[in-house]
Amino acid sequence: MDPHELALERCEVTVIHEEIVGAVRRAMPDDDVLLDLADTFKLFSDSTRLKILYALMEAEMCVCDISALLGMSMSSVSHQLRVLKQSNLVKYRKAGRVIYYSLADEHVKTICRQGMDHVLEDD
Amino acid sequence: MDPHELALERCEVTVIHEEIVGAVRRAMPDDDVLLDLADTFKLFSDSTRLKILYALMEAEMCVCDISALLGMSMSSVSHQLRVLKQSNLVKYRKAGRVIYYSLADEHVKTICRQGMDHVLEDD
DNA sequence: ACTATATTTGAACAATGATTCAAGTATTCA
DNA sequence: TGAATACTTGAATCATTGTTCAAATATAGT
Repeated sequence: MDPHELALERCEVTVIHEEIVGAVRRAMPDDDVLLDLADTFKLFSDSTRLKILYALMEAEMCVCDISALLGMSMSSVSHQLRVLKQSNLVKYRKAGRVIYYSLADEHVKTICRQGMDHVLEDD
Repeated sequence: MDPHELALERCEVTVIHEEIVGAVRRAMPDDDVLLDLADTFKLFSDSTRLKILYALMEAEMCVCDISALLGMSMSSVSHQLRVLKQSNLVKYRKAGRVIYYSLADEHVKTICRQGMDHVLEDD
């Protein structure tokens, strides 16, 4: 089997710079880490979730107030809060039938600020 | 028209804490800014794009080598490079028929590092 | 117990988006 | 000029995902 046929078996992918590809491959983070990282950024990639997070930076709020603030149904807000809750970005506290949500830690602010720096960049 | 009917017309949204909602609304960034921010995070929310960005942190690479590195078709890599190019996250340089891509600036690293901090957190 | 309110939940729906496939450029080399 | 290579592009496809709608919980007040 000649090298050309081997290349064909490899989905026709040809490598031009062997050494660079090898070096980069060794330096790359593991696949599962990058998948987790992608999932983390995915949490911040929806404007509804971002609005909720920015609101909670100001004060703890109940679902009712958040939905009034955003002009959205309580259902959709609740769905997104569930996502944020499952990812440990927000926490909650029950007071009677009202549930108050708040940011779980300072990490949210740090990540948002970093992205905001890029958005507000004038170039 | 009584207040209850008015509430119904407003999609049945009721506000529990008027003042808080008002204060938070005044502190919130504009909607279009948050939309831009969401779009920015969306760029980092796909593992293929993240892999490409992490690869380019190590070295400038051609499409061919990137697709070999990731084990993906050149077409899909090219599609994602177009997205990253349009968002000014990567730049390119032509050398004959080979096109070398590289990071546009340091911002990519900063944003990735911030997200990575959150992923690698042990809790 | 009954009603009203605050929130959650699951299924259905529509929109978005990543990958594939099959062309199409563009550039080099012979 | 013609063939080979590096890459791009557009349409089709399939999966993912945000919102809506209707119904279900849960708690409080009467």
